[in-house]
Amino acid sequence: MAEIIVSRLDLPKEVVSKIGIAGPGFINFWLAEEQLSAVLPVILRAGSSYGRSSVGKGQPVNVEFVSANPTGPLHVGHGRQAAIGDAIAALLQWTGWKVTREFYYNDAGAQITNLGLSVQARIQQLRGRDAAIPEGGYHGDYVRDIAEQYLARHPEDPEGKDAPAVRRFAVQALREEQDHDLRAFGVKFDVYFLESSLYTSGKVEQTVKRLDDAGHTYEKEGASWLRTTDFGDDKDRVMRKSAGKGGEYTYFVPDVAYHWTKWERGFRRAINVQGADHHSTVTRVRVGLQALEVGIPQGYPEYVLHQIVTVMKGGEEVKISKRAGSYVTVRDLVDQVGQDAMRYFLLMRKADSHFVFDLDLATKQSEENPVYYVQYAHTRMAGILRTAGTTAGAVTADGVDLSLLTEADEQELMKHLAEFPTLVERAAENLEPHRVIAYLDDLARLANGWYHRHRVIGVGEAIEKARLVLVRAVQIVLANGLNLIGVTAPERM
RNA sequence: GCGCCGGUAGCUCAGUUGGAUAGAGCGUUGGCCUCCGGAGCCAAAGGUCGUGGGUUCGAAUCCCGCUCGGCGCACCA
Repeated sequence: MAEIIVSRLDLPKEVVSKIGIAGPGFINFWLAEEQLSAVLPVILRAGSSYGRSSVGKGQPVNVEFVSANPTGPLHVGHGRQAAIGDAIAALLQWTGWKVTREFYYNDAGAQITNLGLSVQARIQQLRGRDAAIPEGGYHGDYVRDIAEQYLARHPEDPEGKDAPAVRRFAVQALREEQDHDLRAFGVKFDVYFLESSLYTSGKVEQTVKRLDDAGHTYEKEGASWLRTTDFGDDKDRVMRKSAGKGGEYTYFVPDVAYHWTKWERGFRRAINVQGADHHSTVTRVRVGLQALEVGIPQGYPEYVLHQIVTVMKGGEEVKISKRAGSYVTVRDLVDQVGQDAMRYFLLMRKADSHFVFDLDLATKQSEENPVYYVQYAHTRMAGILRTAGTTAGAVTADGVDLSLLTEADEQELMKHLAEFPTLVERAAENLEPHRVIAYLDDLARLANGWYHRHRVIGVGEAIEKARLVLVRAVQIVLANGLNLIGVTAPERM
């Protein structure tokens, strides 16, 4: 069979130099060496754009991530989400999508009430009175800090009696703190969407009305229900609690209202990055959108769920619990291991994998972080160009005989460089930024190995020129890949 | 009980959509600085890919059972 295929093939010799049959199901083609080196001028010409494509055709896509409740500082799980979400957004931009990075604040509801009550309790304690943090309240030190700040800024309310004012103040303070930490991590959002705006704009009411009109709701035991089982949910969901339970909407309603606004804002594609502990919301949000009957497709929005981050310190697990108040924050990690290493670490594993963040290793032995390996390969390429007396911008493939790059490891290196655009497309398509890390690690390994086996400078002008082109191409691809995942590509280290 | 996600080297994890002899980092062992930057390179040891079936010329990858671990199954968010 293979012999028949091979005998009927008629491929140009300058592209395929050799064809061979090897075992069951395999026909080997040997690419002519000149074909591989053809990628180098392409890379130099594209520069920082090498790897970009337009498969997204400029279509809008909304990427929602972090979306932490303003009830405490960001923890390491949010950090993982920030790294993954930002990298996915970048991958989509690189492949031609028009990306909006969005952060959703749950600034309404019971938890905010609890936050306010917690701060009020701390205010009482500061005044020397007995006061307990309420059930479901927040115990972290930051609550006391906020209490102190409130007293300092609001002399007109020394007892903290003005609950709405305390609540507003606490939410504002925590939002500022979260924004500050995200900036320190290098993440920027285009849109901050407030849950409370869904109430003030009437979107929540509109959503309820729409669900009623579509005939999917009913009253039972004093509560208002949505018949989500019509759309494949395993049980119906309460929309509005009974009077005895407070009579408010459950979080489910604003969630649906919120995602409806995404659709109405023109996002025919929406991606949510969330912790896997929230995966039960996936079905509910989708089902709720179906029940609106406004033409939203079943798989909307898409979800990237990441597993929980476990932080190890001193051989023991550090519990992550916002309610308990003792957990590792994004700020702690950025301060200790730096933005580059933290981004790289948090992206190394695919989102589906549990992630064990060894704080001791990441802090004490930060010099051995894998991120330095890749960055070092980049500075090494920069170093060669410096020693050669040229600059990155001055290197050109024009008039250079690239067919001199015949070493086996040079061929392999060029093959890898040529695969970068496909890698970016695949990573974007699958929403898997960790693939970029694996690629960069491979490329750095190939480049470092090649560097040690062959000299660039002082091996004859023609070969030196050809190898400088290769060096520059490697540098470009390393820089582009690092840039893509939010890690710097230093000229010197 | 039901659902989702995992189980790959001592440890932490990849594995390019089903291909050839399963890879990397860290750790262990042994080499390499007269040399463009040693945050580096080369080599060795280390594997029943949780387990039992199935599909296929071919399975870590796809299907089913079992098992272990994590998470989720509210008129909480």
